[in-house]
Amino acid sequence: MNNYYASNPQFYVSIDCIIFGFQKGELNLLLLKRNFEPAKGEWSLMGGFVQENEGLDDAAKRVLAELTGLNKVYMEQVGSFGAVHRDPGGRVISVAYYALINMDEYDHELVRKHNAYWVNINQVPPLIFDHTEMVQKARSIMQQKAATKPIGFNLLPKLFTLSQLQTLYEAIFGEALDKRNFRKRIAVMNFIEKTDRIDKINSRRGAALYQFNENAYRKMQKFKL
Amino acid sequence: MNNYYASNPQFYVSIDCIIFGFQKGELNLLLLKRNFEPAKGEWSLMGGFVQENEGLDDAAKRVLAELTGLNKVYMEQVGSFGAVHRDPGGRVISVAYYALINMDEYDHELVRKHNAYWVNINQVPPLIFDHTEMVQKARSIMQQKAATKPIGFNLLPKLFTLSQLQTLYEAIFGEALDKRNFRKRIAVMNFIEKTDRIDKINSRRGAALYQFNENAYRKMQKFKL
DNA sequence: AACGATAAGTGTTACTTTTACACCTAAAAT
DNA sequence: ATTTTAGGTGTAAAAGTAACACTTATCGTT
Repeated sequence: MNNYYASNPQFYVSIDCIIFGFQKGELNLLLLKRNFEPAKGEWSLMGGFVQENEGLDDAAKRVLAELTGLNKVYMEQVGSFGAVHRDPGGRVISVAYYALINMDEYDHELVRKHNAYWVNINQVPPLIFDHTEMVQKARSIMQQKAATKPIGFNLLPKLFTLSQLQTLYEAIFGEALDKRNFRKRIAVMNFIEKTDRIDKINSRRGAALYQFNENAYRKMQKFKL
Repeated sequence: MNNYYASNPQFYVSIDCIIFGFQKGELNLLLLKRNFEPAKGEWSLMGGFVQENEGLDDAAKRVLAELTGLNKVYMEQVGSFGAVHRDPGGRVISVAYYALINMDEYDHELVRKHNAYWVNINQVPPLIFDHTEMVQKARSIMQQKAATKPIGFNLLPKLFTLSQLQTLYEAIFGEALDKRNFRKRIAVMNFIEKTDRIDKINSRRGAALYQFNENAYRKMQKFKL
């Protein structure tokens, strides 16, 4: 350590995770009904403190894994929240991250232990501190990103039907989409590939299953520049 | 203070400012040629440490004012940078903000004292730490924002010609724009008002001076929703 | 006084993208 | 055999975007 900075104060720095999941046509958040202090009994985001040996992104991944058991999850920084009295229990600067997870794959036991529940994005209860503001900003940034980058696939199983995909985007943007126009747009994206597999669960007739080909997407991106 | 958090480490938290200015058709950044340690002699962004009694946004405004003497400046958070060894002199988590200032109005004496210089955005020298990354992210976010919100006016004098405005947007987006199409788009925005004043400095013929009417913009925004 | 130089100002057409819209099909359940 | 349910498909109008060239006003020069 050097002495250039020693005259300045230090702060607790925390991470808060806005965890998105999608299932049965609904976009959800994974929220804690806190069974620990402070603010025990209230709803909050999953959080944790940044440690000495980890960067912010590392800390976010760790905090997410503590609740869900998942690694290699799509996460993006939402922003930092540092109002002096945002946490009435002390000065804490928090960095918010959102995560997109596949609801078929997380660790239910860990979630149960943390007393966490999936809540529809449109029915989020009042949250502690500035967590509601974090959720709003996260949703807005995620919408923005989803409009221009193929991040939605992180919320779906590897194989999905076009109806699922459409319902997902309707949930993300909060508005109905025209089926034919939607499918026209998808058809043009050659990184969304039809497989020879058929989904027989969601309809009598059966629907073609598709997959996202990330390599194909990367190549296409290069071409565009 | 309570004791819930006491087992966690604390960090220095700093602010770094990406300060944009526009003059004579060029988009510039205000950078420090550091005349102090650490990294004396190298180029960096203007920075400072967050203090106990101020929020992040407050700290950003203070740091900007220390260099430019300006208050009430348009600033937006770019993101937080917290890699463990980003600052070789110690663990510092930095929150980057960009600012848009009018180059006619800052305090030259303060800037001189800090040994700061305006540098064209396309000729930024190598910067210390992760400051180059901060600049890139700031530029990208600023472009994004400028494409959808009227933030460009913060870089111009109150009265400006359409040519100045076009040159500004060309500098922001890094590409030439068609004069007639540009003016057509401006004509539709009734919050960009023609005044009865004429600029005689930049052309023999003289050009109509325009102004941004923020109230008119606000009203229009409401209508759109 | 004519001329040259400079930036200001001004409309139309082709092209691309987006939106609106309705019926038939395949399979399972009754 | 009939009903039910979600899957799947094309066209035309409308809106938005992009391409493009000449005239005008004024100053400085000859």
